Amino acid sequence: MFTKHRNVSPEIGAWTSLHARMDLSREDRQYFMSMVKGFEGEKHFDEWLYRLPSDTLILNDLILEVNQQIIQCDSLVITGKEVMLFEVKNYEGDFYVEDECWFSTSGLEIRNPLHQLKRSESLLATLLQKERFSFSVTAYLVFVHPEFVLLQAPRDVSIIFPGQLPRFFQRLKKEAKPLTQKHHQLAERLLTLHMDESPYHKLPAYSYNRLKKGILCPSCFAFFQLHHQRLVCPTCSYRIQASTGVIESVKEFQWLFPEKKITTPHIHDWVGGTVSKKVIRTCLKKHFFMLSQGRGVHYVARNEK
DNA sequence: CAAAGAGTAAAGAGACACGG
DNA sequence: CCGTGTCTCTTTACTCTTTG
Repeated sequence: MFTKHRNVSPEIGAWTSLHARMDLSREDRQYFMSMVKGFEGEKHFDEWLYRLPSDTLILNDLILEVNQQIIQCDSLVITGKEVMLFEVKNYEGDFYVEDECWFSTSGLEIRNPLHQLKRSESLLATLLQKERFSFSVTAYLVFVHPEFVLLQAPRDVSIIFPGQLPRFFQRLKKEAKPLTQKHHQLAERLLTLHMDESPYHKLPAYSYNRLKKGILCPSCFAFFQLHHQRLVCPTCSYRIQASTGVIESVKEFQWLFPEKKITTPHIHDWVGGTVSKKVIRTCLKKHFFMLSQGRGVHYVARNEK
């Protein structure tokens, strides 16, 4: 059971938008690509988590703070038997290890993911102790890409390679035990402690005026055109409803310009006039909460009212 | 000099039409 | 039938002017 689902984070959303609407530097592009790749790996891992027995608590993308230190959990799984922390890596190609140092295919040294893992593990254990839960924590480093190879891999039981995933999940299924009230309490407590804002939010410099305006195709990130009251992608022929496109554009607008007010004219400009103000107004009214009346009208997300 | 007032532009509501 | 566009009317905010 997914207690907390994995959503497109505001960070990935903002980056995706910027990538389509402006020219990114080579480093920024690389940073973005690796983030997308990581996200895809996490979604891949979710496919495995889906197959777990229904009385398993799964919390994705948790951000917790312990002693002024941050733990970012890709997946946290609570079964009747154990609490497991998963760090998911979507590395592809041949990597190798030499004296605790990890190197990528190109020979570039990367941060030893085991260090990060052990740190998260002990921080989470501290947190549970602090919150008076007596569960122990096991952390796993999961490699999900089928073409990942780690040469001279350390004999560390916390590493799960792609080929070991079926056996690992089979074991979890076999050893499943029913959850108790305490387990549910832990999940709830972790959810309240979860911080929505990632403290490592990093975006390139951008300004409203220099961004390309329009509605992005979610499939190929070209700009939509309006044909017979539907949005049609000129590149991949993907079609969606105008209202859907507007809502997605407003999301991007919020990610990139949280300080700007959502108004019909603002959004009309943001979508480059692809759809009429009337459509935008109808959409905003339907999906957001309208504040004040007449000229000063602006909209806020329904839960921010 | 400042508060009140007038004028103007912006924004939404509603009625109606049209077309896939 | 639903979603969209057009037109008109109403509400509201902003700005400029007037006046004590």
